[in-house]
Amino acid sequence: VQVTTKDIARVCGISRGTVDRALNGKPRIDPDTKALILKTAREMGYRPDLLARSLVKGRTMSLGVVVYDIRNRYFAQLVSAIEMEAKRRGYFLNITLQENDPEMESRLIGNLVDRRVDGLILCPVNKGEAFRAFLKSLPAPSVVIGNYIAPDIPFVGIDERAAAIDAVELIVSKGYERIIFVCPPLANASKENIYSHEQRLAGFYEAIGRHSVSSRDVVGSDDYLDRLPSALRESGAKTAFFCSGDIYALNAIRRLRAEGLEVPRDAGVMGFDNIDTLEFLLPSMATVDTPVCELGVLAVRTLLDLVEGKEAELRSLLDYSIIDGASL
Amino acid sequence: VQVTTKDIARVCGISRGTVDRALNGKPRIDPDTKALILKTAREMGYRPDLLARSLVKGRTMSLGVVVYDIRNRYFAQLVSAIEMEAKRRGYFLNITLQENDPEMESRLIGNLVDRRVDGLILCPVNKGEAFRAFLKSLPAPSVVIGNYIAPDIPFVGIDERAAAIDAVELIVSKGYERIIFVCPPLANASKENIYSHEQRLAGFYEAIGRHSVSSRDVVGSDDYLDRLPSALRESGAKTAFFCSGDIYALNAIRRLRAEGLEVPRDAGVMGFDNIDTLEFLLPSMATVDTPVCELGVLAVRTLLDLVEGKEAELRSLLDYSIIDGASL
DNA sequence: TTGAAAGCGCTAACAG
DNA sequence: CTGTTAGCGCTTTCAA
Repeated sequence: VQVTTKDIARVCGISRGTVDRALNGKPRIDPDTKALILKTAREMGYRPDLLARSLVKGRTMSLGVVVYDIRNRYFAQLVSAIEMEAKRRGYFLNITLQENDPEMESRLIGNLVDRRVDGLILCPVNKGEAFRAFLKSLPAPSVVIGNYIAPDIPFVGIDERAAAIDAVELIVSKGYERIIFVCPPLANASKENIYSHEQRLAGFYEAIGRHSVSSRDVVGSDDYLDRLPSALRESGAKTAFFCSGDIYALNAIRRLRAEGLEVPRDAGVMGFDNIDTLEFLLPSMATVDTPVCELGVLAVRTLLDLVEGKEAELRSLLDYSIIDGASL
Repeated sequence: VQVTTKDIARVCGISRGTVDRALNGKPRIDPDTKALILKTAREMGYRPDLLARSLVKGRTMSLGVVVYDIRNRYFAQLVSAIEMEAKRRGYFLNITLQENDPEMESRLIGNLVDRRVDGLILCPVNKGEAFRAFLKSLPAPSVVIGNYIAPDIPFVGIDERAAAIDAVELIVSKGYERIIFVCPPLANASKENIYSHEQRLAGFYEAIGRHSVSSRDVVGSDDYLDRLPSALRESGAKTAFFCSGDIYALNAIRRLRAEGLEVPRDAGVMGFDNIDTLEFLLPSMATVDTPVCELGVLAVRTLLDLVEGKEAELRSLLDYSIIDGASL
């Protein structure tokens, strides 16, 4: 039932090549025949088969996006920004979720490449040399957001380490004597790419070293919520929890409250990311604002530069900002 | 640089047809030649070109998804569920955002169809006979979530009207004498598909009619936040705001608070959708729980039935539930 | 069990 | 300005 250029050619009593010229605004065609072709194309309800076009052009005008899970506010905002910028540039998105499964991620990337996406935007759970080599072996370029892979894989992010340092400085300036870094992803450091969290941890250590803060505790396990109340009670020092992600901070506040502990009265809490859930939170939360929309837009631009064969930045760092809040 | 079946055939000194039989597990092939072909395919790093396969098979194994905006919690959860179910069934997703623009939505759907998606899942902003005819004219089947189009366009949702009635019953049972329905989308009723909100409004009217509640006010404009405090002050009756969406409810609570009005002390508030932002909200909010994941899964199943030529339900309603909360 | 040929719908190159 | 031819990589007949 599909109307093809062949049909148009037959109806107009003309060749397929000419139909192509008319339909795609190419030069060297008589205005009258062009008008005729366009008219009959419209009348016949012609629609181009983009699949066939892609096969011959070697470009699909679509980008593959692989992220952890879109229910996560951070990724939802990121993907939205990516989609809008891609659409603006005429590209469509193939979005797929790796659900924190390294093998699934590799499989999904392979499938996207087999579908001939022109480029990939990843927030990878994989890491290391093998993954780097895998990405390098692909016919389509990749850009990575947040989770660094290797110097030769284009990266877009913020200086997580510096941000963590600034965050600790804010906490210290509020008179806290003890800061506990809460970072559940550390439990999966061996299997997963948690570059950004590792950077935050490094920043935490560095900042703590600069001050005579009494402890440099780190809670890096999945049962972190069970550990917070006791950690709080074991010392009389004025304590703050610096959480490597707003979700952990929100969960922490809820848990402390369930134990009869109020924020910031009994403990300070600071998050990271500034996800938009915080907008409706009272008391407001101190956090680090990540320019997530800008990251998405920049990732698309970098990727399209590569797709179009231009030079592209291998490493772009955007500005973060420290947000004070009533939770400290 | 791409390795094709032709290359494998040449290297093995065999025909392309046989390579195809080996690669795709088809019968009538000698086990030895099959083994040889698979081995050399692996060695040469062969990867199938899914574009070419789709062109000849007439199927792309991908579904088009068009929603308003994925930053909205509701759609993020929905799209996540859709992606996982689609992936489980071997399909990929082409996701795109219509940004509440009817024309853009139509254009995007057209583009997805030109890319030969096997089916479409829509939360449409368009409505009416013209849009119905447009969808019917497409070579790919559609399933619609939430915003009903016409009896012959498969629909997945909940009974919004009944849910609104039950919600009002809950509010009335708490002793509220005056209920104001807050529904900003009504301002766009002429241009956009706001079926679900209209259904909620109808339910509101019906439930109000059953009780001798003193007023049946509706705030249906984009400046709804400016109207709430005065609406509250103009009557001494115990008042509740029934908001046609949790976001409106959250914004309402924030605004009232800014005016020195506390919930539920000065006014009750009820939302709709049970978006997961509510999880961290205190006091907790009364709302209507929409089974958003199940909606997504069911939409995929319905669509794939159609794609595979089976009969499919034209109208599926899932169970909602009323959630009580401290905001009433 | 294998090979040869045709075709999916489109674009590109060259000849007229 | 227009037509012809070849080909993108794959699958599918039909014949051997």
